[in-house]
Parts: sequence; C-alpha cells; structure tokens
Amino acid sequence: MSESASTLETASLKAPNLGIGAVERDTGLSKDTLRIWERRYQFPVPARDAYGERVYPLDQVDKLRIIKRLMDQGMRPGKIMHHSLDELRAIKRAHPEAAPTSPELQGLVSLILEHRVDELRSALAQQVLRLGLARFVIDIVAPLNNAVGEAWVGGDLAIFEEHLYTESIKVVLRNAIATVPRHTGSPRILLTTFPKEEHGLGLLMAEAVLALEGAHCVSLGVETPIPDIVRAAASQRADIVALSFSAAYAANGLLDGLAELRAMLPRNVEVWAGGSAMALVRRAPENLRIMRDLDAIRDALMLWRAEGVGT
Amino acid sequence: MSESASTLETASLKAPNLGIGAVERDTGLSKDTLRIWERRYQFPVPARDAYGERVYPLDQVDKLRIIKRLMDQGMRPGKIMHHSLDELRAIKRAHPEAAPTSPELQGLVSLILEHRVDELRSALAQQVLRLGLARFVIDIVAPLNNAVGEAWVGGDLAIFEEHLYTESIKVVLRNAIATVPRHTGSPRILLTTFPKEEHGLGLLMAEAVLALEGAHCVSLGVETPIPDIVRAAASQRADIVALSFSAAYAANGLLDGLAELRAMLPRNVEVWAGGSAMALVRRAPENLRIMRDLDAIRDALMLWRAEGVGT
DNA sequence: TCAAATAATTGACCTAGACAAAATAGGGTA
DNA sequence: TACCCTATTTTGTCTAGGTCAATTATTTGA
Repeated sequence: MSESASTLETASLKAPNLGIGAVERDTGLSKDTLRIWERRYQFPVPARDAYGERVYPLDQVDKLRIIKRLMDQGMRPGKIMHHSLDELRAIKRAHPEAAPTSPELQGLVSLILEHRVDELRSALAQQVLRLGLARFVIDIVAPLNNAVGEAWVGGDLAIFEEHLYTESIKVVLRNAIATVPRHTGSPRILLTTFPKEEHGLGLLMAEAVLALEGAHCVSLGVETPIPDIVRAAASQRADIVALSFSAAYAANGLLDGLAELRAMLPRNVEVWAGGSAMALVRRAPENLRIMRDLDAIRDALMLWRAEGVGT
Repeated sequence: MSESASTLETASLKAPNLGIGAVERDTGLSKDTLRIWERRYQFPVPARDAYGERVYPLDQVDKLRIIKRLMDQGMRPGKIMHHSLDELRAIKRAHPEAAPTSPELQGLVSLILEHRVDELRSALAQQVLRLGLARFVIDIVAPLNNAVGEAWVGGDLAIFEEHLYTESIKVVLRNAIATVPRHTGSPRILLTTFPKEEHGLGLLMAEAVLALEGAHCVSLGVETPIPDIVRAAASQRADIVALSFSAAYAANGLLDGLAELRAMLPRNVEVWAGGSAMALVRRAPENLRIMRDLDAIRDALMLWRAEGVGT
C-alpha cells in the first residue's frame, strides 16, 4: 500500500524504505513474524508513514535477511536479534557450513564477483567436459553453492550476483542433461518440490546424477501441491518420488508434508527426500529415504535396483 | 499448525482439508484475503478444528482456485463468489481468452491430457525445426499457453498436468536457445521478473525471440528485488531491462514497481514490460514500453536499433 | 552420563476495525 | 452519442493485541 508513490522523481536513487508487504516478499518472513519480533525483541524498528503503517529502512531489511539466513542454519532469533550487522557476519564466519574452499572453486567465485557471466558459463561447461557430469555436480556445483551462500552472508555478494550464478549453473546443467541419451530405463523417478519451495537447483542436480545412471526422470518443476504429486506419480507410473528441500524451507511443514505424501502414495512407490533443509537431519521418518548428499542418491539407486522391482 | 497430524494412517487417500496457511500456498490468496472474503461474502465457509482454526474442504479450495483465475482475467470477487463451481466454469467458457484453437494445437493438448510427456516433447521439438524458433514461440507456445489455461479452468486439466506441460516447453525452449550462437551483439538486454512473480515461461519466450534477433540476453531468472535489478543492469551494462508479468501478478504492485524501477535506472536504459497481466493494458506509464505480444518485441528491437545507440 | 520432566521460546493462528486505491456508476456537458 | 468529472461502492492490505501447540533448552533425578 505504501512502498512507492513516495517517488520524488528526482532521477537519482531513492526508494529508501519498504512497506511490510514488500519486506515479507524480500525476506521470506511473514507479516505476523515481523510484527511479533518488533513486539518481543524490539527489532526491527520500522518508522511509520502518514497513515501509521510500518516503513522499514533498507539497512534493517538487510539485517533481517541475514538473520533469516542464520536461522536457516539453526540459530534462534532471540539469541541473535540484538547483534549488529557486523557482529552477525562475524558470527557467521565462526560457523562456516562449507568445507574449506579449494583454489579452483575460488577462481569460479571470483568470476561471479566480477560479473563475468560468459566466462563463468564457459568455465563451468569446461569443467563438465573435464570431470564428467556426475563429478561436476558433486565436486563443483555442491561446494560452489555453499561458497556462494557464505559469500552472500558475508556481505560480499549481492542478490543479483547470486541470481546470475544460479542461472548460469542451471543453463550448464540443463544442457548437460539434454546430452544424456533419453533412457526408457528403470526406475521411473518423479522429481519436484513442495509448494513454497521455489529453489529448483537441487532438483536439477539430482536429475543430473539420476539421469546419468540411466534412470527415467520426469521433473514437474517446483511447487507441486501434494495431491497433485500423487496424481502425477500414478499417471507417470513412477517407482520413486524425489523431493528437494533448500535450507530456506519452512521447517514445520516438511515432516508433516512428507508423512502426508507417504500416506497418500501406494506402498510400492518410494519417497526420497534430499537437500540442505535442517529439518531433514533431525529424525528420519518411516518408510522414506533421506539423502544427506548427492552420493547418497547413487547409493540409493543401486540399492533399489538390487532389491528388484516391486519390493 | 493444523494441516496434518490428522493423519489416520489408514493407508487409503485422506487429507481431505487444509489449514489457512496451506490454502494460501495452494491458491495464492493471502490469509487476510481469505478471512475477509469469509466475512464479506460468506465464502469460503471453512470448518473449525478442535482449536477453533479454519479447516478448508478440498472442494472449496478448488472453487477458490477458479475464482482466482477468473479474477486474474479481470472479474471482481463480489460478482462471482456466490456462483457454484459449475456455473463458474460456464461463465469461463462464455469468456474465452484464447483464439479458436487450431486442430494442430488440439493435438498437442491431447498429448498433455494423456500425459505422453516424451511424445509431447518430441512433437514440440519437431515443430521448432519445422517453423523455426521465432514462429514456434509466437504461433505455437503462446496460443498453447492459452489453451492450457482454458482447459485448466474448465476442469479438464490437473495442476500436475500443467506442470508437466510447462516443464516440457521450458526444456524445448532452452535447448533451442542454446543452439543460437552466442552473440556479443547489441543491444544488451537484462531479463527478469519482480519478486512474487514466479512464472518464468514468459521470460524464456522473450529470450528466445530476442536471442534470435541477435540481441545479447542476460537472464536473472525470476523474482529479482528492484534495487538488484538496477545493480545488475549497471554491472552488465544493459541497454534494456525487460520484465515479464503473468496474468496472476498482483495488479497493484505492478505500476508502482515499474515507476520505481524507471526512477532508479539511468535515463539511457530502456524498460520494457510484457506479459498477460491485466494491469498492463490499462495505462501505459511514461518512459517505458509495454509489449502486448511477442511480435511487439521484435518491432521494439528494430526501433531501438533504428534510433541508434545512446538515445 | 543419560533420560525424563519442566520451563522458555517461537511463530502461526485468532478477532475485529480502519482506510487508501481502484473500479463502477451517475450526471452533466459538448 | 461520446466524453469527462465527481460520487459511491468495492476491495485488499494494514493496524492492534490475544491465544496456544509445538519445538528447543534447561533442570532434575536415577
């Protein structure tokens, strides 16, 4: 409602603050959460416009984004809310999630930082050729994702740079997958994510690994409602339904959703879940397989084949 | 909070209703909107669980989805809310947005309906070869999108079938774009969507048309915050920023967002907006170009080149 | 040292009212 | 008839503060 109109048309940069709806969009924190944090932790502290509506300064939005990222790694809001932006970044550096970055990866990261999209893309394509698709995904893309995430929290990477990176990886991966001969083989695997999970990169990485092993992959893209996953599995005669969850996925819905899906699916269809969402580590629900990393996917595939069809 | 746990584990299908959060996800209607509709129009009429929380039966969710779709075409909630599902579908059929479907398209639609993904994909690829990429996008993909939308509202198409279709088109388009030689040419065009606009198909269609004309396209993918679009345009030295808006895009944010973007961008960078969002037809804001269809993109490109660089 | 019980934290949900922006309808004029 | 300007709906987003189940942390007891 607010969030614009404040336009002064003075040609130079402006738009110094955002309404609560815009902040919800840009941070992924619900309006409810934003309001209750303000009450409980005295942060954020938005100004008010002429109509009494919240107006968030940009630096507070930046801080909210970092807090969200730290929470995705398991920290609790009450503990970190009162720190300054710089302190939060220091905390982050003390809790690295990535393995120590190899000089090779560092080279790719600098290409991203310098916005050399074309060079990045050909460097990536070259690595695919050199390592093969599977090793490329496991040894390059996965750690690179972590490194990019780190850089983002560290304040060294803008959102658009992350977008540029993600798009490049997607292009390279899709091209590589397209070269894998179309396999009529088994098992038949349906890939997708739950609603609210819009990150499709993990899906693509899984598809690359699976397709390479000769599985018949059908991707629904992201955000398929659960009843439709069930219908799609039936129509595609899927042996396995594979779900991907990014670190940002709302923890609560995850286990519930998986249980719901499991219950609606025929018993002979397996459910595989993977990704960097925290909720996946805690407990492993019954009757479904959790993949901690991409290598686990290959192992699971071997296992499935060893067990024979229809187990 | 509700939305599961009700699991009876009776093996057969269940999950007959959803909490308000799940409905928000699956319909795209905000919690606020769902609650106020209930107050104003006596629809939806969710049951309440043991804690007094709303529990929506599946058929009401279906009706909400249709209503959302009709509103995306410009109808107003107060007018259509009280009709039954069948009446709504009848209304829909009386307001077709698509041009009369050619038998050729009908063939593709049946492939979708019969879930013959592989055949659909090769039929599409074949059309690309036959017509060329540009005509394929303009004469096949665009009307096919409409036809699929129609079928969905008519109740003939499940969500997962739409996903299957969208993924197929994306795969075919990306492959085709990848074969276009990487052009270092001008103009340099940055493509993306605003936050909350997750439909990337329009973007891909535009990219296909533009790349074919020799423009240098850089896609950021979907949902880039406005300040980051500005930064990306600078870093990529873009001459043009192209935005895509699907019919489902929240009307209000659109014009505001475009004005904001326009104000933050240097004057010599053009802003192009296209897509099927209703808000685009009404008024054409200053200093930016609205594309009503894909042919308009080609015209605009010619015009830009005729005007010469740096106008 | 480990497990069970208790306490604190957290976010999703609730009601109900206010109000600006957008869409429609009314009325007068060229 | 076409057009513009002004009411009058209509609509969704925002406000406030309250409740509560589920999760996480801490203490206690064996």
